[in-house]
Amino acid sequence: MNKATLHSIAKPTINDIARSAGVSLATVDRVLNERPGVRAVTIARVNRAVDELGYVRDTAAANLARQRVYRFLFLLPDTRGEYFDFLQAHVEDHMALYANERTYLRTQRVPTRNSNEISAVLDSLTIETTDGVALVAPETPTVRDAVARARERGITVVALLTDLPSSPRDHFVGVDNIKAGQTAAKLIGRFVNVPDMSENHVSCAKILVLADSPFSRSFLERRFGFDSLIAQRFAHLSILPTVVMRDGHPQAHEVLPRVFARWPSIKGIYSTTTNNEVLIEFLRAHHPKLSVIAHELTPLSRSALRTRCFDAVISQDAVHIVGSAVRLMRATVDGTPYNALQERSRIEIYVEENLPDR
Amino acid sequence: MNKATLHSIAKPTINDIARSAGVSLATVDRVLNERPGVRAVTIARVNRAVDELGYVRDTAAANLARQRVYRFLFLLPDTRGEYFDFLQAHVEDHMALYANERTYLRTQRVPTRNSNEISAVLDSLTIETTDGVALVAPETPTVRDAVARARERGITVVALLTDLPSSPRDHFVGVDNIKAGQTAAKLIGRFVNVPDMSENHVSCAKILVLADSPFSRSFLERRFGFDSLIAQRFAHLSILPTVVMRDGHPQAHEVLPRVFARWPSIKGIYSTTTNNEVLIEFLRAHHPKLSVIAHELTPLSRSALRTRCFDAVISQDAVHIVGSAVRLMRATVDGTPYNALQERSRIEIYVEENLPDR
DNA sequence: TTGAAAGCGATACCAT
DNA sequence: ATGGTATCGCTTTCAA
Repeated sequence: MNKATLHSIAKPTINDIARSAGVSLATVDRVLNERPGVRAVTIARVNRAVDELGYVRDTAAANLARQRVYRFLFLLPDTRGEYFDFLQAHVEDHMALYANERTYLRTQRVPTRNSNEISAVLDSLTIETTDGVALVAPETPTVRDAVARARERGITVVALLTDLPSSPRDHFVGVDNIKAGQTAAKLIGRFVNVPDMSENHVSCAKILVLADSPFSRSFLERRFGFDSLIAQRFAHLSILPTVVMRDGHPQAHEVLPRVFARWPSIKGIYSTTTNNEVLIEFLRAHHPKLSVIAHELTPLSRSALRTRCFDAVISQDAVHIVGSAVRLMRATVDGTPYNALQERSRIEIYVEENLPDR
Repeated sequence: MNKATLHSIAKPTINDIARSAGVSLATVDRVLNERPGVRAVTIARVNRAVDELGYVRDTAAANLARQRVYRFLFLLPDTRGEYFDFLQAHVEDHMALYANERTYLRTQRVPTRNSNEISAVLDSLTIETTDGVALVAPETPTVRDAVARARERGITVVALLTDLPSSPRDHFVGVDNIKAGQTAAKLIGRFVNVPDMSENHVSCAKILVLADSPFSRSFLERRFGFDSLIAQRFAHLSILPTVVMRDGHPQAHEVLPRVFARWPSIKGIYSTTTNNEVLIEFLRAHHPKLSVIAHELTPLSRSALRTRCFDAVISQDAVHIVGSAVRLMRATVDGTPYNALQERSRIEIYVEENLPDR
């Protein structure tokens, strides 16, 4: 009795293929890797053996022999605020772990709104030092062209968090922001309690939407999803014009007091910004009675959930985002398949009760 | 200029260690794997070299040389209903993928409530054919002892979905069911609209809790979390006694009509069951105006969310659960570290809007 | 107590 | 167009 029948797990190796097809290891390798210089009949013979024996390549052994290493860059906005710091820290915390998988990560921050600078960084990358780049960037013509040039040089490009649908990026890692906006709308719609909602007495509760970059693709998508669901399902709510509030700007602290003076009946806030420091400060100081939904689970937003400043946070898992980008870049570089199910990013909803420990 | 300075990524190998410590490969290996027969001074010398060069073992190469394979069993309840079928199908769908990582998965179904049968299956496992088992089981003395015996035979044991805290299991993969129950309470509390809630006029909305196995640890934990949060934060809701409803039982269809006849003012349902077929049928037939929260995202519960039978579903990702169990079993078998951050399971909240595509 | 050498499964260079 | 063989980083047997 051989090993195969004993545990029924003996995977065939290229040696088995070579023997079965009556050729050498080198030829099997040529066929498997579609290298030139093999007669069609030989190719057929090898492929038949592969099928018959049910051969599947041992990636670990292949990578060992190849001495393959992957060098990836995470190109993130230098946007003031904790979210991208958080993401960068996460990448850096996991560098050692990825290094064990022959994967070497770097991070770089770049001014988001400056397409020329993003383009310059992309142009500076060569296949000699960088196999792939995961970038968060707005889709301008400048960025699109730089992405195209990078890919022509053989560099894999993954769009992170915001898609670049009309650029030739290899993958997008992130969530559907329209659905994220709809999710926010659903929660606000269900959370905002309208005391007396008789059909005649039109008492429209006001909802405030905050944004830091009101023309970014991701904001527009969220806003679109939010507005459409509110209009369709929660007609008792009316949405105020978008209020721009960028943390770090001198006037940031004056925005909310002014808004609340103008519309005292605000019953809900949907914050699409990546930094909620000023918002939280305001809520802690005035604790108005309203529902607040924000984006991205960070130390700050966690504490806001715990203290019930926020009612819910819509997020996407940083661990997953980074891991997914890495796995997709590796698969693209190697031309190997990936598990689509595993790579799909989820729109997570957090309330105080389901906060993860860390 | 050597490779190290060129790309600053040359990982030291055992060859480097051997040279630096002035010993042979075999000795380095003995030290690294804590094999006997090495003088203390030699051990020290090798370890110093390891530290100085910052050596970390290449697991892929090690597994290749070792011809290591992992053989794991997923032991699932044969509970009627789609949830465990779904989980089993998921494991089976991924067998080929895991096989590429030298990991061979099997599944087996066993009557949940029959500790003797679970125990018999565990006792039948030997280290010759099984390196680890991930099991869903109630924590009875019988099960606990069987787990202990399996571990004594060198088999890794992971508790899946429901913990076995007083058994010597190696890991638990699943979520904190108390928090899951609290999360359900929070959502029901916020979703159930009580029209007139003046302090004097005590109009308590009734909440129905459904269970299939009302004495299981996971039900009791969910229920505890649910009750405590409702009592603490949503005093306007009152919870009815648990109603047991097991799909497949002849009387299952009669339960809900009887309950609603008795308490017509039910405003919310929290279903903790693993199978919601009968509930959904009832809701579709009578569509009462109330909020429904259920557990586990399955084809059935997805469609219930889409048709707004359910308002929210609390779930844990099957892909993650299975992957986590596999990674933890491998790490345990090898005695290698794992990424705790990656292995933490999340309490996911789904509404219609944030449903993943698949 | 230590070392030399033969693999593990795949790749890649050098011959033929 | 094909084959032989060294090599990747690590483990393991056999000798010394």
